[in-house]
Amino acid sequence: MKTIMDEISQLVAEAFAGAGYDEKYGKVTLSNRPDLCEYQCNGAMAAAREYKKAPIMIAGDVAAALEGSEVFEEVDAAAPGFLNLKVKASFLTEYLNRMSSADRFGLEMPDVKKKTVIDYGGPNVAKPLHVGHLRSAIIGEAVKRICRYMGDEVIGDIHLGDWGLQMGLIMTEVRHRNPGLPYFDEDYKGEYPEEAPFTLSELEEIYPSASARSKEDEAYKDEAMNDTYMLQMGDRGRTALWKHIMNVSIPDLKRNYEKLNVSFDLWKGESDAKPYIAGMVQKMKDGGFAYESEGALVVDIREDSDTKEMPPCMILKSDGAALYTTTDLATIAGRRKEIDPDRMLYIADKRQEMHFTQVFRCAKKTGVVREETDLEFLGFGTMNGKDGKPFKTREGGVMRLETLLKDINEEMFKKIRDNHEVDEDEARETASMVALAAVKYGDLSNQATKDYIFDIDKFTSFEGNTGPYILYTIVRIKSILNKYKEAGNSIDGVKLNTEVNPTEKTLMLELVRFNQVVASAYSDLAPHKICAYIYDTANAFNSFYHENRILNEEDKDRQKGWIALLKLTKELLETGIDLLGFEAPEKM
RNA sequence: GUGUUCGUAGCUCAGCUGGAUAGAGCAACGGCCUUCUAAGCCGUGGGUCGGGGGUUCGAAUCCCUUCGAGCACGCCA
Repeated sequence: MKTIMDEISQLVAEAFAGAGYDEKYGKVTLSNRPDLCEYQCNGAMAAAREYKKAPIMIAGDVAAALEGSEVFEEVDAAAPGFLNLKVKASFLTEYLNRMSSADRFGLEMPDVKKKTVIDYGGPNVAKPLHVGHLRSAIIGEAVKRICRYMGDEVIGDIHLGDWGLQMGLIMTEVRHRNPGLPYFDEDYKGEYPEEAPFTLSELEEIYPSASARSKEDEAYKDEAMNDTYMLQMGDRGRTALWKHIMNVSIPDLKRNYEKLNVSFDLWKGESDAKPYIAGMVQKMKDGGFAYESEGALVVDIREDSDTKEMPPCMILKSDGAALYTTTDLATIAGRRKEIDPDRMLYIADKRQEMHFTQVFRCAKKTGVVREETDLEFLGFGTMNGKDGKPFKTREGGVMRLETLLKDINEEMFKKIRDNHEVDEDEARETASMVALAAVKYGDLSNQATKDYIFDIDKFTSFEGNTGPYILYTIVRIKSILNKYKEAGNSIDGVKLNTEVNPTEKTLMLELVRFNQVVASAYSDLAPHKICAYIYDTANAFNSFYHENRILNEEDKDRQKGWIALLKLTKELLETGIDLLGFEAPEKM
């Protein structure tokens, strides 16, 4: 079904036509003067030029044409030429009844369903997840859910960092610590041990120390680059060691993403692009795209419209090893062969924008993808601390994701225990749900592309425009509906009231916006629009809640109407938070 | 240096396909719990939308300029 704004716009457009004006001026928007009206149309002012007539006259003509409408309760022409509209409650009721009986609340899905690969998460194996991985996971998950809700066939791919220099660094460090391991003995012909030569926590410590040393020790770095190269060339011992790294690291990553309620359809990595690299490089050479520059193999990707220098896209390093552009390009080639998507969407730090511009251009130019395949990059900003600088722990280190979530969980648990007497296990479970909502909503309510301040104190205070506020609202509604049912009433088949009070109507005016908001969050890839919407809706509900004693209402028909309103509010809020990637508990 | 993103209340952020008196939350202050969860509701104070020009009947929003900040600019990812 059409959005409420389209339905109203159509009526106003018809009125413009009926009064002798072009109907294109009939576009209606949400009022920015709620004290005067609910919806407004500014078309008369735009039309004034074409018809050489005072805008207020045009607005007056249109208002007259809308006289006696079934939909509008009040139509005013206001100086200099605004058309102020108030709708009848019966119109809202009718629209909401249609919404509640339709699939996905009557959301109109795009005609073409896009097969979409979303590339997000992007953790490196052998390194614990830290807060820097949070945004990609949270935003990616929300975007994935929104696209899926809009009908697209969506495949989420974690795209592990498992093939670059970091792997070589780990191997070098492992060898230095334990030179006797068979993995580095070229004469070793036997089977390699099944057990990894390190534990998870050892692995997590190996990479940082290797990385630090490589920055000071030139010879060490060369070794690491050689190990990387050997691995990429398929060296038997290093491949075996690589498998150990993967086996130790991946279960831990899975556990951590699960805690975030983030899931991937594909657990592919850079290494999975390996089979596509040689063929792709050869094709680029044969096609005359790739040439040697300063020892490396590059492809020019300059375009005439460029306003700045565009460095060429590097395909192979001078030592012949792959680098991140190589694996990203080969991954695209692999996806084309295995999935053949219409769209590939990358969710990564905005500092990588240049890299993706290069990769996308190169992929198009050299025919790695079809010309019509959408390649899009959604870059997100940095998570900063309260001081406005990149987020660090109090000690100045990188905070592990696990630590962060544990701290917030703990804070939350205390709060629940202070508020009610509850079973400890239940409180723990509720705490983790609320903590997750706090973190996710705190991130998603900001525009993805901007940097934002990650303020732990703010997240643990849970007041105002926060995830917990949204959950609290939902829990309230659930509680009322449960009490209503416990009293022996049914909540099925209830219909909304056609006679409404002010807070009831305000809430309805929010509910009808749902479809439009979701569609716009989808086309703009902007989860924060859903946050803003559910916040407005929660506000409208809480005002309604404080004005009306629902369970004590004497007029049972009216009460039923309210129950219907609560039901729909709850469904829309729950759908909203589901799109954002979290859920509400029964109690809190 | 080149390019790019951004600058809105004390703080954190919305609003930006141009519209009326620029909105929230936090913080401050004042009310509301014998009644459906006070993680809530209602109210008060707080802004020349970085500065300056321009386009327009109308600019936080579009254009130019200037100041300030972040980020990116070939062999890390």
